[in-house]
Amino acid sequence: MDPNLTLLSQPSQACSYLAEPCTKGGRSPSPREQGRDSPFPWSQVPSSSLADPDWFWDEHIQAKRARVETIVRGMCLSPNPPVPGNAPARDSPCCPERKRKQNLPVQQGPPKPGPAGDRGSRKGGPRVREQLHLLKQQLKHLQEHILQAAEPKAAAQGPGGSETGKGPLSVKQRNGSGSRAWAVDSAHHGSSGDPSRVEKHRVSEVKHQSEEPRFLPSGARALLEILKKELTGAISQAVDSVLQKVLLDPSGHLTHLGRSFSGLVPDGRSEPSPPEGGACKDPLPLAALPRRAEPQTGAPLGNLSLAKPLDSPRYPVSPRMIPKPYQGPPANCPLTVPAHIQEDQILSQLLGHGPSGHWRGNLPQDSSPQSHPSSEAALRPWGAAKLRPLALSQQQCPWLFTSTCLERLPLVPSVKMEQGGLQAVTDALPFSSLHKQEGLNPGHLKKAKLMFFFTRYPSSNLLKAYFPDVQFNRCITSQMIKWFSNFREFYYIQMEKFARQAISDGVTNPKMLVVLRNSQLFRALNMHYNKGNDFEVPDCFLEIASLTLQEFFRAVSAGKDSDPSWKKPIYKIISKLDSDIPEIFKSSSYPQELFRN
DNA sequence: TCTATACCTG
DNA sequence: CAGGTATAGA
Repeated sequence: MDPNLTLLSQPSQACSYLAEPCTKGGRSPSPREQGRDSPFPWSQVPSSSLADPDWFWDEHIQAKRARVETIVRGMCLSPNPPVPGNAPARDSPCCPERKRKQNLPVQQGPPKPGPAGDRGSRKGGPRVREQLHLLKQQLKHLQEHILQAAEPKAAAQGPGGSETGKGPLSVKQRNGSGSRAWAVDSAHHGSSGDPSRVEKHRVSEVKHQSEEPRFLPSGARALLEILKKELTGAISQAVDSVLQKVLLDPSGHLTHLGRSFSGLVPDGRSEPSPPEGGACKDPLPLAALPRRAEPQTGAPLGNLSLAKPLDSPRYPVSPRMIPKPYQGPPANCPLTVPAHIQEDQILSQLLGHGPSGHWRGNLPQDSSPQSHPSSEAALRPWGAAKLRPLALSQQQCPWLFTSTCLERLPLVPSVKMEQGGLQAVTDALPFSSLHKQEGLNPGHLKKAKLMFFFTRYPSSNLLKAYFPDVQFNRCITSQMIKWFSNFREFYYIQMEKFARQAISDGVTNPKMLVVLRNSQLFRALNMHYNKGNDFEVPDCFLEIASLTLQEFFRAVSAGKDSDPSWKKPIYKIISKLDSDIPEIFKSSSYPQELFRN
């Protein structure tokens, strides 16, 4: 019966959505991969070198020079030439099994280039000095390189360079990282200039740092350290910037997420917040008000669109202020948020701020954007709460409204009323300029339902008379006619149902069938047309209901229901029993006074 | 034929 | 509650 129940079953899919980036972030495979490739090349060199005696030195002195020259030459030609040649040889020889083991899982085509010195690695001994020499040379070139490539900043980086200054740069860093990456790489074990690779090696370097110092001059060591740090910074910067880009692009909520992650997103542009854009489209100036309140909550609008289901719990909303329907709308709005949904969400925001709780009374109007031929679209998401007029709130939660009677707002369908401040706007606007809106809103529906207590077969003219704020056209008229048709349908179904029940219960005298206010039938009807029980059902309706019930009872008792059109006579009778509708219903506003009587 | 409404369905 | 269909009356 209660359409709202369906709203409760909305799962929040935002969770998974949000979770995705998290997994991505945590996925970083680097740690393992890093440990895989690098260890060998490095551990291998020193160990073998130490084992070998010096006599090797003379023999290889020439070769060493030649190699150094080659390397230096290569360095001048390209960013990462010298090493690659050596690397492969290094890796392969030593413990192929281990290598395979570790590489198997990842196993990328090109074997990780190891440090320099293929055949040399086997011989060992002289390689140590040779390498030292090599490194010196490379470092020198590196310095030059950096000085040239890294512009002003490079100067500082040089020999005692500071690895500071990470913050500001993006372009600079890029250049710097490029050259630095190459530098470090070549210095140790060489590889392509690919930053990611460098990153891998970097970790491995740290592992073997304890060994390095023994073979490197202090100056070189310092430089290495600097380079490492710079590289680290540069890489992390690059990663961050890429991440940032990726996270920024899709949409606002992702941005938000990214920010919480890295904390690097500049505040200035970090808040594209699509929902705002949507809200801006809202023709009603009133929409601006709720938005202004956002910052105060500390809940960016960006959250609303996507993460509402998740975030809402965090909002300090007092229990009484949490309307059921809330659980519905949020789940609907991943990225593209329909206008009316956004409004709902904006309203939801207000819950946290609202001075009193008057929004409840206003909701019926608020929720429906003006031109909604099928007001249901706007209606449904709101469910019961939206249809719950002030009177109900008073009855059920009297403590909510200390000054309700004074504050009762005219339910002007065309006006979106938010908090008190908006009421002023509402009041200031002459009704004439706002009414005659095209489309029916929940308030209209509610009113129609109440009117049903007086008239079951309203003419279009009657409807026009009682809905002065509606710009009637063929569509609107038929829609409203359809409403009453649906009302009747439900009404007659109930009548037939209870008439049959009475018969089965052994009732013989139709006069015994009277619809009382405490009867089951009445409750059913009241629930349907007067949900919330904020309107006192007129006695005349009870009489009509009783009569209808009796007619159904007689017809069914007489077995007339075998006739396909057996209900028609009943309809005819009932159609003549429409009562006059109180004048108050003609008020375009939704007179709260109605509910008092 | 057109309109209004009942009936059925989603 | 709305959309579609069937049907009765004008």
